[in-house]
Amino acid sequence: MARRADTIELAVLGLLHEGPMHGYELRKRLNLMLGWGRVLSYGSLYPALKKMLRANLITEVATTTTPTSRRPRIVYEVTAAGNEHFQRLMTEVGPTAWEDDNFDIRFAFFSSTDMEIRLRVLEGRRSRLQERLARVQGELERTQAEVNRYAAELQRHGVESVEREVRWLSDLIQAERGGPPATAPAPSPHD
Amino acid sequence: MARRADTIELAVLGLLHEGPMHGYELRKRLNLMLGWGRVLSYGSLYPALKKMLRANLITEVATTTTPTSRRPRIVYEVTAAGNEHFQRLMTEVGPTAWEDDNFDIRFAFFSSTDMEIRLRVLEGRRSRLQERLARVQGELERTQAEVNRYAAELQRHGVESVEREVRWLSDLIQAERGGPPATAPAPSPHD
DNA sequence: GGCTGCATGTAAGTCGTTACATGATTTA
DNA sequence: TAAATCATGTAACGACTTACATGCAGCC
Repeated sequence: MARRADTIELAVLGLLHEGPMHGYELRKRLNLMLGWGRVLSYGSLYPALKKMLRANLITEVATTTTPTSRRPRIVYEVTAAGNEHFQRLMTEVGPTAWEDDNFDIRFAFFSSTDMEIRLRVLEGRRSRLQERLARVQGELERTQAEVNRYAAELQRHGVESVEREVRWLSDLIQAERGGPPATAPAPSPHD
Repeated sequence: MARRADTIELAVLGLLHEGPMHGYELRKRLNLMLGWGRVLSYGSLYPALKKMLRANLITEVATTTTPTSRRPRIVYEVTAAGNEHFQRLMTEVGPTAWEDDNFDIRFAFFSSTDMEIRLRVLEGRRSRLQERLARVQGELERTQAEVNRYAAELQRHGVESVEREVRWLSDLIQAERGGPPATAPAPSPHD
């Protein structure tokens, strides 16, 4: 579950939702999007595209021939079925949606969903992180305590990072609830 | 390269360096250490331990029989060869050392190395992150710019997180340079 | 005219997880 | 005494990366 391939599928569908694109470009955009670590290899992307073609989620479009005779680049476009599938994937908010990569992709394509879903995903992600935080802090009390200065510092930094992300999510949740249509009243000075 | 198995090996050696332990406990400590995402499965750990046994990096120690008849738990201990190997791994600072997981593990066991190595690792990690930052920001200028509000926000948050980590590393580097042998003069008020 | 980057693919092999199998020990 | 957790393993399946293969297009 939360297989990489599923994430790719969602991401491809989402990107093509914004306009036709060819494989090479998809790869670049994808790497930029979730690139903060691993990079997506051709060996993953092209087979995935082939599979999606077979499943009729996307179709090849006539090569974009700019002025000079361009070499055939295979440009893909979402089909109606593909769009449906994309909507379904975005709507079916399961536990995999809180996973790091999967969350990022979903978030990036939030424009294509409605607020209800956005809130579910944001809140789900947040409670998942808070869970992790609680578990780790509980664990820390029982275990070492001090021992290794560096290990402790790493933990501290890790906890702080997650806490930051929780605050970020909280802000986003408030923004969703409070003011996307109106011009953000923002009565609370701060979190 | 930067295989998961190598990371496990380094981590196991590092943990056992602090005292004997059995597999189940190793797993818990490991998950706590790099646990912020994936968890280490038995299917990875136990075979790794077996392999390290064969390589003579670790040995089984007599079962710790507490008062009541404890069921045999296989407690492991590092051998001399294992310690050597550990030192070699910590000293051989290659590009894999800047990778996320690998960096974390190395950092956690910094106590077992000397300052020179620590600085090399910290600085390597930092320049790696700065590279990423530069590449992404360059990419961003050329691409979209605005387009998708949510995607942009995700990028912003990502960049900010990495910048934070760079600052963290810079502080650590300064601390290493400034005062570990002496009794921390700490002229900077600050955290 | 050669090198770098664009562009698309495939095959094999590795690596690791998932699921299964087993049983002891503590706690409710 | 049933459930949860401790504890140790293994085998098979499948995903993903690596390396290979190929050629166009633009730049120096």
